[in-house]
Amino acid sequence: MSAPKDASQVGEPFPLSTLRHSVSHLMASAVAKLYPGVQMGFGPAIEHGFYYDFDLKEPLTESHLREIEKEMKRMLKSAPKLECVEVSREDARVRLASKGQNYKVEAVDLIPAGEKITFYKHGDWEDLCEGPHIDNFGREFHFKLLTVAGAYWRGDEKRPQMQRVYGTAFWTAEELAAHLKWLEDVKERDHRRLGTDLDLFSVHAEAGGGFIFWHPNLGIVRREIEELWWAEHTKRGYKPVYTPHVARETLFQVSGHLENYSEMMYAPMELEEQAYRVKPMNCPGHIMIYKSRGHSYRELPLRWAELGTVYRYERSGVLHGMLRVRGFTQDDAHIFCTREQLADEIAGVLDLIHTILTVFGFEYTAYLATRPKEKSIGEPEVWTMATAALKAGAEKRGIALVLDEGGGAFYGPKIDFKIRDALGREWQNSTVQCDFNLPERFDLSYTDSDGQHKRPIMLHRAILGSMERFVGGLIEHFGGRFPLWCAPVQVALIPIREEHAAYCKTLETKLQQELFRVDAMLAPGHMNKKIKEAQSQKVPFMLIAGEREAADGTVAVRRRDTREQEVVPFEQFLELIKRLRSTRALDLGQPLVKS
RNA sequence: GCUGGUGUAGCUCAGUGGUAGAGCACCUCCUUGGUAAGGAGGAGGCCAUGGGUUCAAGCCCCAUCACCAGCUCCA
Repeated sequence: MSAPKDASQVGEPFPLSTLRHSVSHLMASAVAKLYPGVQMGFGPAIEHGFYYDFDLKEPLTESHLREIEKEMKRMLKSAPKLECVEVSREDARVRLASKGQNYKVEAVDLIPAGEKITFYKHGDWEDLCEGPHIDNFGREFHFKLLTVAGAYWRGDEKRPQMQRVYGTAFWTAEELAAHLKWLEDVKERDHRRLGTDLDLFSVHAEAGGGFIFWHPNLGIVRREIEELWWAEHTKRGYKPVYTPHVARETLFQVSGHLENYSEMMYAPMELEEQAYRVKPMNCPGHIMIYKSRGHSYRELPLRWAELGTVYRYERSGVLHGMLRVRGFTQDDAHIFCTREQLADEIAGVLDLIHTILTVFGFEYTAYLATRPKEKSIGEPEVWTMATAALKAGAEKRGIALVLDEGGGAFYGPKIDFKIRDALGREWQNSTVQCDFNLPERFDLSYTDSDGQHKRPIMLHRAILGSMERFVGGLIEHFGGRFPLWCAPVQVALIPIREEHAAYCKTLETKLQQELFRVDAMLAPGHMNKKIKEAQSQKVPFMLIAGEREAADGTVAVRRRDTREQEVVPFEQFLELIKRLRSTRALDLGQPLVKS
């Protein structure tokens, strides 16, 4: 499933974005008519539609949107033409000021000198706008106003806040309907809704916003992911470390977090006249371990991994389910290595990222972020060397890099990964970052073969980012239909009549012996209801057993995604799910019975 | 943090100043059913929290908390 493509033009000479921009003008003219005195902001086309910002005393609600839509449709009856008028800068100011359009007057000043200044008119409405627009509103098209929300004038939180109305438009009714359907699908997959429906997690006002309570069902998913994660790390020579959640404030003074990051940190706790802080990052802890003794070049690289829980203060308005929280567990690791080892280490990390993302069926794009123009630390040749190492590592692993010029951290270059989920949305999770700063601040060293003390380079990296954000995204990616290997319940057992419970019981025991997670639905009640229940809980396999199955040692298999049933020997089913589990298959396998 | 909205049973939601409702889920009993909801009965609410207005507040006012749509922010 992905967002409906905006490709179809139905023979129209204008791109869809042009239509949408024009519809935003139409909306503005309707708002101006309905609410005299309204001041206009900007009203561009955006990825899936358009918006327009209004400064309007009266707060707009859903019912206002319906009225604005009605007015827009009424205006369309006269099929107004859209006309472009070029004016002088001064003329533009006068025209807008005379209508009290103060924001638009300001917008005139934003237009670079020497550029044309144009107004677009339809009916008796005109608006400062560089265009382009469709030629007239007599063409067939379809639109809908969707939501209203606050937005700062020119995106600046120190400036006045306006009301932003979002809408979308398409050339055909079918495309509009498909888009609205897609929005519904997105809603259906919302991890917050599925979190309740599938009993996955909760947040509590009593506990405070931004703190996730993982229920047993999601605990299983997480533990399965963690087992995969540790297995892949162990294969690559990572060692587990565990570090405290609270440390003396002085540690974060040395690390520089207090200086650069304090508004994200929880306030200090005073104990015996010492200030302590909850950690916002794991790196200082790993550095303490490194510094606990001297190191030889023979030991490097050191690869230390920790599923480390950190706490960061996020402003209340930005919290969002599991995706933006105040306490989360990073799948963190730090690699301490020499300059010479850097390229190989990066290649190893990229391989690990590729391996793990692929298990979940994610495709990704990798961005190479280089030295920022402004604030940054470190010698130019170190930056050049590290950036080359990132490139070399990617090349070695066959990963194409998109250049993000100047997008690096102040302490070193990095590669960020954006994954694309089943809905076509992008998420940033994986990252590998070179750090020249912390080794310096903590005066890290190793003894080289020549007996000299040298500074190691530190690599920070995360594959999943945080368990919360990754799993939250994963719920939406799978729409709650987890692959067998990490599904909370893998097999539902449904007896046709109560007297078949004994047979189901023996199947349950066998499956549990093989470490499968089974829900034996043996309570009194009708079979059909249990099927519906298992289906709505998105259990991958249902085994339905009655007289015939009990007599033959078979099971009637029903998969989550189909209504078809296949009767096969239990052992054959067991083979299937063992294979699906051991390969961490994304699907539920081929039919068992050849038709 | 800002603007607007929302907060009533586990869930989805009715309820515009006068004795708290529905559907689903849950419990009990009946039903023995071959691939998506069998029937009947029952239980379940400090109407987010704290103040206020009123003879009377789920409903009106104020504050707080949380959530929702965005904005801003996000090493």
